[in-house]
Amino acid sequence: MNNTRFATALHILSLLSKYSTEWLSSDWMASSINVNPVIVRKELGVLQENGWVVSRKGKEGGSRLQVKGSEIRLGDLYQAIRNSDILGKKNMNTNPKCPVGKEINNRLDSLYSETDRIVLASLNEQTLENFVDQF
Amino acid sequence: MNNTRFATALHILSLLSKYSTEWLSSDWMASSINVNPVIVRKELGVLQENGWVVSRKGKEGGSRLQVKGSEIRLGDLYQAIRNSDILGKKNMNTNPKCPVGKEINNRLDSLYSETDRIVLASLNEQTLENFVDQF
DNA sequence: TTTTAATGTAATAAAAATTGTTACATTAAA
DNA sequence: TTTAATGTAACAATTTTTATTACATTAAAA
Repeated sequence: MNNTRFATALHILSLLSKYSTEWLSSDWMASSINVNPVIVRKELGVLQENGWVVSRKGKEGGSRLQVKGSEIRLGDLYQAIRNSDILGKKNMNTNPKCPVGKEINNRLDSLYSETDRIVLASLNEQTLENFVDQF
Repeated sequence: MNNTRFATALHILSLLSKYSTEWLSSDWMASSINVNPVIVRKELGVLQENGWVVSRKGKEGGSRLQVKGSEIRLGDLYQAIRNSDILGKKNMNTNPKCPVGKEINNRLDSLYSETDRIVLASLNEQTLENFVDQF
């Protein structure tokens, strides 16, 4: 994760949680995050796919939470947003003629997936509600 | 970490561990990893700074481990190699006029550092020796 | 019915991060 | 003296990330 997607998604969810009675526009959320509105709409798409958010088009449109903050676990959010393993990428094309090159990716696989597992478990101890309560 | 640095560094260390009686050249290691030799030499620089590896110049030069594999903890390796938080980057310049924009980075700080702490602790349960023994 | 203001999304551009390459000074063994 | 290694700077290429533009679609309000 050398990107801002988790921070952006959690920012969006925090806004929706704090102003849960209103339909918030992507432009308005974008100005709180200070990021392009299209980025917000793309991230909202992911949040919708996971059933956390609902959006509606047209005048007076916008987005709001579909479920309670206590039902959105931060590990699930991370899972939805991530695009690489925590420990990074592996070198593909390592040399199969070398005993280490031949086997290392198998060994890295278990190390990488165990690390991912631990992070997800840790994040899942917190929900959006917990997070927003800290404000 | 959307890069291959951890995988590359651990590959290098695994080679040095497996062939611990020899001085391995960066060219040779590069051909096992299938990566440019200059990348290997740069990463070796980091490993040297941490006292794990020693290199020598000149004909018959190369690199080898400076300490036993059991003394190199994978969390320390990750710490030496990483260049961003596990959960990614934060949005700088969030809007201070918005209560969420104003406070979110403080909240993210603790979530991010706690996640980092957990990963380091988990990785530190393994050493280079443990890792190489799996081969 | 028209105007207004929102989402959704594709296409593209720009910026940032990562990886690769070239070149060469330095070093030390053969 | 030759050979073969590291160290490193400078630069190029590639990949990833973020931003932007454009516009079709939608729906409330005037």
